[in-house]
Amino acid sequence: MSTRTPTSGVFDTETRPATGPRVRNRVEVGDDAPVSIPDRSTANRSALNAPSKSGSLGRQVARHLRARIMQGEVSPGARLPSETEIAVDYGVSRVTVRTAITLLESQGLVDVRHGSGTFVSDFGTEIKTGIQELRSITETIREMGFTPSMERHKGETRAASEHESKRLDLTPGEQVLDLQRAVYADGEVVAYSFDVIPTKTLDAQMLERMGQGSVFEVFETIGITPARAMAELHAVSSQEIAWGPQKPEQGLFLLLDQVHFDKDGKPFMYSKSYFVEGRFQFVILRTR
Amino acid sequence: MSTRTPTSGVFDTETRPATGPRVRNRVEVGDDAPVSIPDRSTANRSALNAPSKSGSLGRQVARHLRARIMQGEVSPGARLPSETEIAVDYGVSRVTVRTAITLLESQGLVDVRHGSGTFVSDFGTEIKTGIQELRSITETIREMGFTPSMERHKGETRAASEHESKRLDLTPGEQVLDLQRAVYADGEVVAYSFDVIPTKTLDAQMLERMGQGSVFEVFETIGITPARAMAELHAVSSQEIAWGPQKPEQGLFLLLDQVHFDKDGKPFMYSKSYFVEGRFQFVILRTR
DNA sequence: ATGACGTAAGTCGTCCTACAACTTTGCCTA
DNA sequence: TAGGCAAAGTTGTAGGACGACTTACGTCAT
Repeated sequence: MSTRTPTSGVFDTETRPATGPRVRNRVEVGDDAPVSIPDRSTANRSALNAPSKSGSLGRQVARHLRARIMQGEVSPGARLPSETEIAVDYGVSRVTVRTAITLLESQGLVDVRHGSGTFVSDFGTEIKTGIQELRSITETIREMGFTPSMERHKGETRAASEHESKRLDLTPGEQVLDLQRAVYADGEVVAYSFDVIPTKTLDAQMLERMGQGSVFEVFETIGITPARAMAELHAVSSQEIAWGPQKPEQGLFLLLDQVHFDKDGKPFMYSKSYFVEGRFQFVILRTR
Repeated sequence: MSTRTPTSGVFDTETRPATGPRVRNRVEVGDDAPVSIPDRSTANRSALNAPSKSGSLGRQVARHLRARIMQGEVSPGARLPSETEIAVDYGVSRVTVRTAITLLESQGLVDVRHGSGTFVSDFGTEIKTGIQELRSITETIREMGFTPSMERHKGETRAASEHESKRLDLTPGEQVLDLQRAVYADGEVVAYSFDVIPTKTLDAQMLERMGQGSVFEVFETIGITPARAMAELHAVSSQEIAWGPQKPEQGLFLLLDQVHFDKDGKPFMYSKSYFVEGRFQFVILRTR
């Protein structure tokens, strides 16, 4: 469609002074072309297209900025360009940039200081494992630099238990797909995943595909987009959970017990993920 | 100072239609006083003073709205007044209200729908236990409707361990206050707290007060405001942690291993909080 | 009577302009 | 040399305007 500008070297913060006045007492000199639009204007406008077209413009900008920061385009502690500069850069209004930055700030990724600028948080970038953002386990593992894989242990259809019916808002006795899988990172077991999915909206072909790759990808194809998950955390010590040759001896797990909802607030999956203690680092950035 | 308006009954969403036009085909009739400012204008303006005066105006409004929602002033699923109405109500601009609502949305408390309105999230109010927001344990317990109390088990000064020095960015061998306490909710033990605080910036009197009430309150008095915490989650099974008559038999805990930072990014406390599994519910709202 | 359609009002999303509040730099002065 | 002051840059707030989307409701054809 349009030329996709590579995202390297657009933040040129490193070469500029951190803040303060630029010239001051050599005003009349024409070393700084006055009113004309800078050369690189709207450089990133075209970048807001491919997978980031969903959501409001502010969210799109936030996602794009987030990716660039994660990618290390601005080092932690360094200052971002001013809101005005970013606005010009993306071809949007400053208001839009502000909503984007507010989002990033609430995620703890950046640090806004009145009168001074917006800075990349010192931690921020290292929280790729953060829980509060909704991602699939495989996605998270991949972002951590490992190669994810899965092994299906069980995949059968059965009636939902009472507990599951309540969580998934089902009529009692409704059919669900019971999926039990081991999750690997670079060949080492990191979690045991128990997913329960109502079969009501699924055909036979879907059921088969659920067992293979990422469950979420299958959901995407039928128009179900995960929007939220309500998760509970528990410590569990049990020998009944794991299986296989890599079964951990001590039987100690961190349980993420969660119900997934789509954008309309309808629950579509209930899953219990038992993370083997010590093999998966959960990090939370808590803010006020 | 100024009269503090009680916060009851300001959201009158229940008595209005959920959305859509109000009158439509009886336009000329004067049943809706046209341009004059509504009677209850700036009703909540004065409410933005007491403990919520810190931070930007947008954050103050966000805090106040949050409190009102938590308090049940709007039931889950119900619509909030329009941004314009809230702006008039608080006597601030719509921009400010929007930043406030953006914050609440990022916390999962409300749900903004373009063209329709802002709605209180269905979960929302029950996430009083959320981890991502930084609060003291006692504060959280109080918000859950229980009465918190603490019992000091140990409180002595010693040299920091290597691990602690690294976390707190100290010079090796520096003195720290080692605080070990049991946390109660309505007389039942819910957690065992191990806090390590550098004594460098504290005098003897402070040290004594640290043992009593909330550690954070003492920090506030010396100008240290907690801004962030970097937390790790672990499942722990051990008999070495708890003490006293209520010591849990199974010895299973959820460990929140965290370093606290002030607004300048300086670490000022390292704490390990062992929550007795089953007695404290951790809820996380995960969003995209 | 019933259903499809269009329309208008309400609401959030974005833009523009302007100014206030705050921070930092660097010069000027005592 | 130390201190203060002014200017420029940056984020925070305000007000007005319009676009985009959603919903209720009246209208019209069936």
